[in-house]
Amino acid sequence: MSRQVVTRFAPSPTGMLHIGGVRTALFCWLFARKHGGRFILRIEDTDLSRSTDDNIRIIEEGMDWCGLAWDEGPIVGEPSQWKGPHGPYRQMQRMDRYKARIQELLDQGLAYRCRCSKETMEGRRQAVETAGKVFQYNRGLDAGKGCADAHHDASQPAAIRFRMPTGGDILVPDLIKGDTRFPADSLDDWIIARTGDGPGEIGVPTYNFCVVVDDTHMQVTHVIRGDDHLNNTPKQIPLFAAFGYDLPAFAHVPMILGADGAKLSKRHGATSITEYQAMGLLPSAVRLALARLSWTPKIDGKAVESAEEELLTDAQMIQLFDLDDCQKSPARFDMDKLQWLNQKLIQRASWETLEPHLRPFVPEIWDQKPAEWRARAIQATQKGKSLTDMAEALRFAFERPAVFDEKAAEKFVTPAVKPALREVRDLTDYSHEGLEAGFNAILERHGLKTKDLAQALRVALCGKPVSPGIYDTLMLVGREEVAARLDRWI
RNA sequence: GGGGCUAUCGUCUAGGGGUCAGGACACCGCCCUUUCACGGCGGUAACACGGGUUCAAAUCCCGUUAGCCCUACCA
Repeated sequence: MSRQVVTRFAPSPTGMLHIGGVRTALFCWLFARKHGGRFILRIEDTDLSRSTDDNIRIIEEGMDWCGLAWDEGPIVGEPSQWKGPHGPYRQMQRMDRYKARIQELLDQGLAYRCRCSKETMEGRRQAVETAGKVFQYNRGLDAGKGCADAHHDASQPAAIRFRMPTGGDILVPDLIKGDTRFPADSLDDWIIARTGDGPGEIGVPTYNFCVVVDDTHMQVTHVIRGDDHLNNTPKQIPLFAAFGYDLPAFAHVPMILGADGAKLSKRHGATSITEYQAMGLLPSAVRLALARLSWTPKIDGKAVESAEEELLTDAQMIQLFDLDDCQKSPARFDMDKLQWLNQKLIQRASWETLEPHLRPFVPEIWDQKPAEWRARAIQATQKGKSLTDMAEALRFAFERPAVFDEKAAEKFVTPAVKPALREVRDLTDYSHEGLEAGFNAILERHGLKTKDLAQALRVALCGKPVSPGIYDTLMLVGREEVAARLDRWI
């Protein structure tokens, strides 16, 4: 019987929640959901100088907005609480466990204390590098200078190094990249714990060490992470063995690049998930767009073949998700595709599901409008590319135009249509049918085309010749307000 | 420098010895239309380079080039 699938997303709270991180989290989440497993959120905050509680909060809220719920992990806003049987889920709160494991390794001779100071290390490193070689601790040109076999002066604070194998290859089996081999001799005895505060004390353990302790303790079966970690894996693998654990499955997902092919950074525009939220994107669209980078869903073995098939629901993504269908190469982030997806998802959503997402972008008075009005407002603008577009298209419904498009006014609000405008002002039946009937009657009386009156009304009511369908526009503004806005023109 | 990963339209990708190299986004054109959009139809556009293997290479092998990652008492 195979174990229940367990995946984890393990970000460092050193800044905003990066879109690349969200994608990795999404893959972990999809995989866990697909296999009926658990998804863990673990905070890797051992870099004391850069980690903050605020950043942890940002990660939690970003994940939450994205709909990536974790089964185990921190509880939002409660730094000392967590859910799940293997907590705490913040590494700085797991120090006792790390130190115990380090002590075991020390006792077994699998790790040793290193009291080489930063200064002497720097000198040795330079000596090797000026000779044109790679610096490896206690190996190559540095051989014999390490602390591995020297007598340790216990009165001095020391860092702790893990004994790495020499000779042969370290095999990293990877579900995406395939088997990858690293020559053991290209690695060295790396530091698993920083220099402690006092004699004999164990300092804060390092990333590669904590990861292994946590992944084993939390029973992670599938380590799905960015492929920048592929090179770290051969360091971690001997550690799993030292602890006596089987290897989890590894899957290193390719990076997300900016539109120019360079690493995604600030100058490419939005990198933080919060910015995508502010742009008026639906979390479902962000999920789909991110998932489709480096993953091609296959239906019955065939890749999606139409625009219709591109628009996967979460349920479909979960059902279809397969690491076998993931790309090995990095993908560039395509804002156009995201916006298209967003537009399509907005189009096919019901007004009720859209409303909570739209609410942050519209004036507070929204909540006082009747349901019928809100439904009409959303349905009339559901063709926009984003929620912000929708909100913008709805401005006329909340406020009188501050400025008027002069050219449009001149072109459309002609002396010939003003009498018609006056009749529109006096219309009383504001049902769709009533408006249509009244409208057409007016057109006929004045010998006007739909376009003539509709455009004149748009300018008069909205300040510009662009608005939703003319009956919707009238209904959203409302009879009294229509009359008030029209007075100015007749 | 060493080690590792990667390479099909502008972008995301399908294909993996014989295809007119397929789709989606973007772009362009036409149609629809009360504005803006939506929608419908159509079009332009790609196998990084060089060697092999083979009757046949985008596909297999070897190089080259380019990009990225690791090479920290960062994660």
